[in-house]
Amino acid sequence: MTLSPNTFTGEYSYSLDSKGRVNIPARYRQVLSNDNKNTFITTRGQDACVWVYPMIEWKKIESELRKLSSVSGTHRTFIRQISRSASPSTYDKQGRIKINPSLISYAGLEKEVLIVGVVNKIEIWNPEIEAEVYKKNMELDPNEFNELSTKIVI
Amino acid sequence: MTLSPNTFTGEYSYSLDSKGRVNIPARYRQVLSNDNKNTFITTRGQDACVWVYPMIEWKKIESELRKLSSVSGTHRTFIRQISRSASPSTYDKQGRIKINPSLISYAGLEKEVLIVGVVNKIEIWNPEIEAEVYKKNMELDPNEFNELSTKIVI
DNA sequence: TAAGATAGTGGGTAATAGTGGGGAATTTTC
DNA sequence: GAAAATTCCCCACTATTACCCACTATCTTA
Repeated sequence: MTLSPNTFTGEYSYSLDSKGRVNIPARYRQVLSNDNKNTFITTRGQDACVWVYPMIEWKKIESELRKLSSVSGTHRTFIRQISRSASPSTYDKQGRIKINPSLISYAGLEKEVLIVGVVNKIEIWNPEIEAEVYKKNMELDPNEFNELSTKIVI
Repeated sequence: MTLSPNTFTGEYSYSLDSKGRVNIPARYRQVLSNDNKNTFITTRGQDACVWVYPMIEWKKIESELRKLSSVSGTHRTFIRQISRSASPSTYDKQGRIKINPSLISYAGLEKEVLIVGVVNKIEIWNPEIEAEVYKKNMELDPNEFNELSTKIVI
């Protein structure tokens, strides 16, 4: 049942409680490597969701940011946007992390949340918003999407 | 009597029990290489069925997904759609894996299921749906079959 | 063909996971 | 410096899961 460390797949329907806490699915906690010290970094997603990185994955991104200084302006802006709203959160005995009020409002989160493992990070969505975003993206890029699937899925 | 490792052929009629479990045919378990640690990844098939990958086959897909950049909106959507439906399942002492409720409903599975070995992965079908899809494909794509015959000799 | 071994199915139970909330400790604000 | 607010840690309840055992069917072998 153990996949690669710090790799997340599958989706879960969980709840955000009145104190702004969400549970990180047990499956995800189990694949966390020890050097993460039970800590995640929460930040704004590019889409209307919260991105949750294991601490050491986040550190890789920070070092990418330093390298990118002379490369692409788009990349710099992209990473700076994510970086400025990043904050660490260690999960409690029940496996819950705290989500900042500003992130909750950015992602439009209410009680019911959709947690999606997207390989190197975790996304937290308002399920209604996710459905809309999915629909919109599929309308825009069906060709590129198909091309990717013939290349990658075996 | 041993075929290539992690290669599945033949079809079987098995049952999905009330707890959402299906048995993986003993023949298939016997050809699994040890590095899979008795674990499969279940995910949505391109057709209305469940795809079951040996863990190490899935890791190939996972590493391809890791190469895609989250700067691109299409890539983000693609990663999300592939990853969200994938979840690992280690078979129990009786050789059964658990199928998620969402996959069961996606593939329209009921009690009787058809298990088909398609070389590098296993498909789980509602036998009625499979029969329909088979019929439809044969009617629609005779040309593609001809084209395929020039590529692969069987 | 009888008997043992292997494979498939069903279900009970202990352990784990998810949720809600109380209260001490800490920080913030006036 | 006191009151208010927030954070953190803990406990308790419920639902779900994973593990184990048992029964039956099928296959294998002598």
